Amino acid sequence: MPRSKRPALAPRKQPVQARSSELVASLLEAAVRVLSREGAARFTTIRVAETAGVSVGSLYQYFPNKQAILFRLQQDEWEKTGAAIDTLLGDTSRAPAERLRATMRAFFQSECDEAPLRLALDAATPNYHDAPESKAHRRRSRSVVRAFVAAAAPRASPSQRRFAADLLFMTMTAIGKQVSERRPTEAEARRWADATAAMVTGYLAQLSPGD
Amino acid sequence: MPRSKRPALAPRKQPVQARSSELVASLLEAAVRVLSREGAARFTTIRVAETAGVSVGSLYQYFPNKQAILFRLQQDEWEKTGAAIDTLLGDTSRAPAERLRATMRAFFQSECDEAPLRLALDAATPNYHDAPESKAHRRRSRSVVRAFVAAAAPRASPSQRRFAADLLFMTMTAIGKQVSERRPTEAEARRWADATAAMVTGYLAQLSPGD
DNA sequence: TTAGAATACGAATAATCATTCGCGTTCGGT
DNA sequence: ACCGAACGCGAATGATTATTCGTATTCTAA
Repeated sequence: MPRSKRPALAPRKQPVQARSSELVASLLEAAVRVLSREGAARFTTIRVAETAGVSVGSLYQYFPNKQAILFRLQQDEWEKTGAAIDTLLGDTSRAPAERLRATMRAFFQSECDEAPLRLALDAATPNYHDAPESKAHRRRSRSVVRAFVAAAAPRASPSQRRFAADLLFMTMTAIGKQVSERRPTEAEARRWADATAAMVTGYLAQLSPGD
Repeated sequence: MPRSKRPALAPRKQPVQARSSELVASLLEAAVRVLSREGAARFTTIRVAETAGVSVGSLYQYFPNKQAILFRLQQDEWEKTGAAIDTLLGDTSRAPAERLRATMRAFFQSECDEAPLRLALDAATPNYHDAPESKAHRRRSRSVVRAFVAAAAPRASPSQRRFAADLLFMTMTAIGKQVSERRPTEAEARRWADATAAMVTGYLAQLSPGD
């Protein structure tokens, strides 16, 4: 049974004065620290407020509930990966295979750098897969990914390319997450990234006209 | 800071009489039901006991704590996927590409059939990646996967093959999980499985002597 | 300077949970 | 039939948590 109404995630009140903007900023910073250092289970409104050097009451002035803090953090992560895809995968001055490899490397590296945060965020957040913000995030990257697939597999049908674009995105995020759970060294992460890029490149190379 | 001692996961007491064996069985069945229907957040010892038609006290006779129930469920899942890999990927009477496709299809299908359970289990359990039981599970499948890679990429070096075996396992589990989160139809799941198999097959085909 | 808006506070509230323990019941062997 | 062990029970305990709200403090504009 899905919840009939999704709980409020929008800020309760907008910071007006400078001190409250700083308060919100330090709250978010503290939330990241608590999540990475203590994990999802110990992510508590009081702990976040204490870490920020602020009282719980102040926290609730600007966030309607605990979920809203997590959601905000998740949005920031989406923003980051979206930007990386735009600049690396969309860099048409380089050959497709090279672009894909660079994107995978950057994505896996960033995933591993922030592994504690991202893992805890995954554990703490419900499935935001259907949230409009999540869809918007995927939509944003879609055009870049599709343009990339068109360049890498020009002979494939549009339908094949649409699917391949989804597959590329899914493969990157899925394997990236799994790799980060292993806490690999930088060199290992690069090896996984290169192998993942090779798999996708191999798949794209197989595509030919016909559905 | 990692926990210095990992909490007890072994049963507190072994069922001796028939009635207590049935009690444990109905407790596990109830745990699956609660996890799939209510989700990880509402997975509660009292709810599990109630669903099993049993008191909390009885639950604690056979499980030292809540985690132990989840761990037991996780082990059952590991057992299932291990068996599937053995029979499908290890079936040397069929061509490698076909074997891989069959394995992916079965894995993705089962992942999607039990999606609520597996997702909730993921959300509820800590990272058992370093638990000896988890390592044993991977070790068990390793030989079959390596034999498969040897058959599919005979010209690759042993080192390449070891890595490729890890990559195959990781790709299957990572993408399988991500696909199941989308709650796809059976046909969609099959399409993702085939595409994933094609990616891996393409990667294996690229392997040649040299590191 | 000052009123009132904005901000900050944190003890109090209400709810939920994991786990325990003392007691009554049932079983299996003799 | 009988006894000790195994089993089953569930109210009570102790701890943690999200969220509220009445009050105190600080800012800003006039």
